[in-house]
Amino acid sequence: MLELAILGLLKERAMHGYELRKQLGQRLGFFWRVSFGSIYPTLKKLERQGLVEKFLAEETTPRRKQVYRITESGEAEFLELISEGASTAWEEDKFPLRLAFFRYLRPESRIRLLERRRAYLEEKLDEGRRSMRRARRQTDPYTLSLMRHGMDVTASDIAWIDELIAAERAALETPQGKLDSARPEGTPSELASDQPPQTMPTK
Amino acid sequence: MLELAILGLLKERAMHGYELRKQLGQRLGFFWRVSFGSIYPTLKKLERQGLVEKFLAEETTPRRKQVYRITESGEAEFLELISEGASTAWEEDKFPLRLAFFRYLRPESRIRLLERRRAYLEEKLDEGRRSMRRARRQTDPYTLSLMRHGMDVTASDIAWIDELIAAERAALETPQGKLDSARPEGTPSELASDQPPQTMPTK
DNA sequence: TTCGTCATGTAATGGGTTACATGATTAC
DNA sequence: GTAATCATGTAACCCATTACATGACGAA
Repeated sequence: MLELAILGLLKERAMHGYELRKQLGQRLGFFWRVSFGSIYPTLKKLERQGLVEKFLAEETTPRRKQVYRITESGEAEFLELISEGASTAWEEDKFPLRLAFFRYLRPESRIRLLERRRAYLEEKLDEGRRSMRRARRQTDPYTLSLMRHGMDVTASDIAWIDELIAAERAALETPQGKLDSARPEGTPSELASDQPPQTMPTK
Repeated sequence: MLELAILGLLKERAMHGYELRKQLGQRLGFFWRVSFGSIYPTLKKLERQGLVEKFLAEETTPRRKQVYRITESGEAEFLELISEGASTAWEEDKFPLRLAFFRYLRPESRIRLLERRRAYLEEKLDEGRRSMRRARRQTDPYTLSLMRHGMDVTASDIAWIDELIAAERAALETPQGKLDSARPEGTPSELASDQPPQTMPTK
């Protein structure tokens, strides 16, 4: 998880550990918070694996900063992690991280991931419905309320995913979308740079 | 976390490990799934600490089941865990577990916990708003959509908590509610047994 | 008799956290 | 000069997971 996040950030530009954490806090802090105690060991691990490397910009680095940049095998690993990863990784917390780096994927891959996520949520919702029917009477009202709210949230997650899928499909129809699909995976989409496209759900 | 769950289930009745996991799956499976690899070691740890003890009902136990029941210090620990716990435990995943055992708390304690949770969510939402204002322009549309949706979900969490608080306050006004407040903490409320009270939000 | 499920357990591993230690640089 | 924040790192721990091993029992 942290590995994906670090590789994703380093794709943008070289950074040192402290800055990585700051960026992570700013972008994903709403969902996830990492501590320094994780960031430095992970960075070293990635370096041992050859996925990142030290990159000391002599003029930009007045202090003893350890600036890292992503390597080519790091780029490959990033794509592997975001699109496949551990097969069990479709649950909850890991998805936001993937989405945060969606701009590096081709629309087709995005749609594939979104639909996989959707299927997971739908299954979860179904399981909830089943256990509601089963438990209704002998369950206390707090647990029931909890389950109902959980299901509401999941339903709204699904609706949101549907909007994202629709936006991707719409983008595929436009000339830009077709160009976008032609670009190699791993390079950012123009759609995803500065101005959000009109088709992206604002809610 | 698992400790609270096990103690909470054992408050209801004595159970063995396998059954504990089944119950957990049925009641909280929507939010949380535990594996056997966690349950048995935790059970042994709780036994070492004297919070649970073996209870072999000679007739009801044909096999080599290890049936455990909660002890008095286990009951005390349960109350400690659910109402205070690690001070940092107000985040996300731990709250549903607390709520699942709310029937063992007095209305005043419930309200206290709900308001603490509410404050946490409100703060989180505020942080989200701040980072939205800060980041708007230089953030890609996927991350923005993620943040918006996350904030929507948090807002709906708050609304739900508000309903629960209102229901508790309403219950405090009724004669039953006053009786309820008089009972010692740790015994189940009649409100919370079989029939949900009219005041519990159904949504 | 074989399959599913009940039932208990351990070892290795994962993926982080907290707490601590250290020190440089910047802003007031 | 002193406080904040920038910057890196390590050791100990936490709370779970996966994978594996073992075996009893009931139903087809």
